[in-house]
Amino acid sequence: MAKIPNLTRLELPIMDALWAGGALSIREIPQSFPSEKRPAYTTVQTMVYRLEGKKVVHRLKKISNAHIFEALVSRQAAQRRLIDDFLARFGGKAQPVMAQLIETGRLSLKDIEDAESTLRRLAKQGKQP
Amino acid sequence: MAKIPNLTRLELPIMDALWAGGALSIREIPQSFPSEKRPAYTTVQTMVYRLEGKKVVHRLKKISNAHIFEALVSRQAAQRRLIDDFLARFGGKAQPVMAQLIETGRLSLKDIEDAESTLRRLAKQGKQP
DNA sequence: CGCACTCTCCTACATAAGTCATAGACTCTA
DNA sequence: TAGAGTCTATGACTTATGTAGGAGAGTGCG
Repeated sequence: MAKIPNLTRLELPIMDALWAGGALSIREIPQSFPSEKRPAYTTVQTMVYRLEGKKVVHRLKKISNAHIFEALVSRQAAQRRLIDDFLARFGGKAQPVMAQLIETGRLSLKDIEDAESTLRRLAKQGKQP
Repeated sequence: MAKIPNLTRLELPIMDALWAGGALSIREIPQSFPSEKRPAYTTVQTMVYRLEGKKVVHRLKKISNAHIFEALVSRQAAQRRLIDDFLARFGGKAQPVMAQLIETGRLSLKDIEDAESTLRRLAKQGKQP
């Protein structure tokens, strides 16, 4: 099974473009960046090549002289990896992170209520392996 | 006002030691690492010096020939910075992170309930600046 | 066909982070 | 005071990431 690496600051928005766009040429990827933060064409190219080396994307086909790249890992899986890694810094516990989110007002009551109902639903389905 | 940098993988446990211990010599810091993952003395030293350069710690005093270092930023503030940065990768929204935490079973119902009561309490106190 | 354009491929460089060894200054005890 | 032991200070190396230029191959229009 593929080991998903932790996507970096720049890799993530590149993958976002691929997740959203399905399969894109290098040229199309930087277009999803806000123009002030848009990296150079070859910068994106380098990152895509490196993502390819990490087996996170691959060349799906070639149109004219341009390669078309496609994501090989799901957004879900990549996000999970990211979150796992992040949580590890807090001893693997979600609680301190939650506490921070609440104290700094980034979680609304509705967010929590939604979370609660989702959790109850999952529990009812016996989703605990 | 001090700009708190994003503490890295190794910097964070070093700061943890200082937060927990109050003020420590270099020698004492690696002791809080599990022995399998304990970095060399000078590795810790380098990191502490760099943290000093970033104004995150400072030399409180000198005991005999050893410097005693102390944290200059609170755990709270450092964690907030870390979380802000992390959330930025998800468009600044906590919701997708919550969803992941729930789906991967890292948030218990109790965690959520605690969060909810905390949030209600804060709301009642009108804690919105 | 030939030229303009696009894309690939390779190379390069800077900074940050993690890793540690070594030399020499300092301290304390016998 | 002299030796043993401890710390500091400094330098060095590696890997990862972000950044991009330039040469040359490939494509398609006029």
